[in-house]
Amino acid sequence: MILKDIFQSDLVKEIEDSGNLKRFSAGEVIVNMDAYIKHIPVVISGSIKVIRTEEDGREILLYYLTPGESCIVSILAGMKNETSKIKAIVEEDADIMLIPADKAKEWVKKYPDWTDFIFNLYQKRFEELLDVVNSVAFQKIDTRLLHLIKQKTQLYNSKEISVTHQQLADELGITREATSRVLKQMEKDDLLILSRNKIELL
Amino acid sequence: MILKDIFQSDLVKEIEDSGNLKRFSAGEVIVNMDAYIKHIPVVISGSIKVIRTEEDGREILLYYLTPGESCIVSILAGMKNETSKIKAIVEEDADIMLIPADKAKEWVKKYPDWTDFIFNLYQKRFEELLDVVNSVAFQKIDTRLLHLIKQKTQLYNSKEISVTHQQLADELGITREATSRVLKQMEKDDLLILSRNKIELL
DNA sequence: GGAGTTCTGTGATATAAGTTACTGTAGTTC
DNA sequence: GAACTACAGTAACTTATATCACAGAACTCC
Repeated sequence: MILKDIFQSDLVKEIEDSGNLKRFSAGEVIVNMDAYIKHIPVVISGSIKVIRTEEDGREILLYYLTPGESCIVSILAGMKNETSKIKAIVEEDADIMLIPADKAKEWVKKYPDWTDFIFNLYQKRFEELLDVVNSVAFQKIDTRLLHLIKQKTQLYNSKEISVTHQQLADELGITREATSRVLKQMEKDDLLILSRNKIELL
Repeated sequence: MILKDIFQSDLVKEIEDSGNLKRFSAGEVIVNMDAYIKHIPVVISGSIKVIRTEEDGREILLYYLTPGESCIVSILAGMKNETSKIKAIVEEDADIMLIPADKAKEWVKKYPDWTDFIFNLYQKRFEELLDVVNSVAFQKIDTRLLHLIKQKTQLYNSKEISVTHQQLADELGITREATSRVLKQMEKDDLLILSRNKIELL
């Protein structure tokens, strides 16, 4: 299992002892916006998408979590007993190790591996967030859509993804109509093939 | 000095021993985008603005660093001997303690205060970045401008700030013309008073 | 296989912001 | 004080995206 690739064996043992491995189905919400966080989720298999939501319901995709990663925001919030401003939703059915927040805090003192893990994640997430800022600020939706679709094909390891225009629109914080129009144009440009609930990247 | 308020005394001593306190003038660049980072800057007085720049020269303000804070991205990048994707520019003349990256790494093992410091900063920066994402994605430039001006009045602790429309535009990644138009409208709405190189918030 | 539902396509129109282009004005230099 | 420069104002136009409105296509459920 993936933990062995990341951590030293005594830490793996601790994680397995105090953690709680659970299976989640696509669509389930792991961390609710502003919900109190009591455990830290480490993805063992599957994937999670992390989004930021506005009060009015609009949302925007921040990044995906893949096996071996954790929701760094909830780690920090969890350690400090604070609330989270983001929402984590299972993208592909996932096995997730739930680690009590107090343990996570303890391990920072005890295991350099754990601290490293957190720092590494932080760095990665921060850079992804910087990219989100840039693309939202400076890129047109065709570029953003293509990038999102590419991300998804990588995540699912398939050129064909199962998604509606509305879902893509939501993740980028844009309208469904604009999404449909731009996708149609991309199809004309032979970048992809559209069908109902499905996009095939060429 | 501010370090005493944050850290335990032996860590303060270490910082003072291995750190290098330097004075920087407004406008100086501390961390160059993609430059190798060998020291970590902790702000003692003054302030620093951290911006992300696009290849084409467009940029966007991420957040300000005030006394007692550090550039968390460079901390992490520094520890891992990586490059930075951001630029830190002195906003108000600042005293900055430059800490060698290797020391910073060492202290994580030795001083819980230091680890806490980093985690806290990270959390704060991450949330600020989330706010940037949201405002860029969903807010119109009038709201964003007003928010920026308010930030600046707080930073300078004065209702009157010394800034050109071009500078504001650059920090939001928008055009000078749009900025002028919106500011003019705000003046008509009695939100502020404009003069050359100066904006007074009412 | 008909009724309902979800998804997609697309036109018309509105709006925010960018672009181009020019003018005026306040400060700066000589 | 004339000439220059940086900054600000603003009009005309363009462009990207949102909004509104609707229609048809593709599935889903009796």
